[in-house]
Amino acid sequence: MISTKGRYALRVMLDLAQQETDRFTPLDEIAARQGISKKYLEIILKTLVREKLLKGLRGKGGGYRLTRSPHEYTVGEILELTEGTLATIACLQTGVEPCERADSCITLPMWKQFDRIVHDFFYRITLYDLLQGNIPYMIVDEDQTARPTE
Amino acid sequence: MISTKGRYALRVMLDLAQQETDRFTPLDEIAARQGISKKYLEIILKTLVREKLLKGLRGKGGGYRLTRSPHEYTVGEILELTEGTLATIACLQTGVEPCERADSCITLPMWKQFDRIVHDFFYRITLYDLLQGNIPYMIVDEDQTARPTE
DNA sequence: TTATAAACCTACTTTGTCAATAGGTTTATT
DNA sequence: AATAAACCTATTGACAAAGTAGGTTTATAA
Repeated sequence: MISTKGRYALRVMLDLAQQETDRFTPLDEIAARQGISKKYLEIILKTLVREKLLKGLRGKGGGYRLTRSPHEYTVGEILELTEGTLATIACLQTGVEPCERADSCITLPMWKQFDRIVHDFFYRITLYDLLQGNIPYMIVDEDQTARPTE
Repeated sequence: MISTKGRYALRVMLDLAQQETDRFTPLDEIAARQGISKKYLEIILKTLVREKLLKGLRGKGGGYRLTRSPHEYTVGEILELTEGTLATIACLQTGVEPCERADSCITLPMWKQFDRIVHDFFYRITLYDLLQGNIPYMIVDEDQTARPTE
């Protein structure tokens, strides 16, 4: 379950991607446009600035802007940063000591596989893709044949 | 993020799938074998019984057993039942009034697509598959060609 | 028929996170 | 010097996840 944090972060990044690249857009403006609480957004943007996905400029005329061009951001990194992790299962989180049942765990391979699918999906989509409405995904047909769409 | 409820439910179902089919297995036994709090499991099993995925028998010599054979259960239905939903995004939950930004939401198609992938993944795996260590998944090659494994 | 083993039921607790709010401090511009 | 902005620290309310506690009903077996 992806929380508002990650979803809002994405929307802000997309919002900024649609602004003039050299201009700093104030938080007030983004919050108003996106209909999100200004104070809450502040918390989210702090993370994005700290991790250098955004540049913040203080003072009058200040605001936020992207530090790269839209095709250089993946949805995956944005979500992972703001959500803390993309891992769907506690035992697959990085830095967690391995479950002692891991060896005999009959479900673990499935969770690992799922995790990989999730990761691949989001890391293959860039902000630019979203702006273009171009989502690279897979279709699984009735006949169980998977193939990429184009 | 999938919670213990869903994960425990799956483990219990698999545990029962490995017992003799006509025997009723008491909760005590399952809990001990799986290393899960008996009282907590009780809550989870109640749902599974109510939804007819399990049959519960009271009294001495009672316990739980499957109502179908393992290949007739999908991981998806078990998770959806115990987790409440498999939807990863609030606005995609069934019974939720559509977001008013839906029309202009640039991220919605991505979430919808993701939702479908999640759904497909879990509904294509049966308990029998797990017992066999047979997880039907997709590989996405370096060359971006998706194909099913076999 | 009585002891026992089991599911079933209601209620509570603890802990933590999400989402948001409040108010102040620093920095740059005009 | 006034103003507009990011930045910082702390707090709150609501809710859910995870688990606990103790009692009630039902079937089996002695």
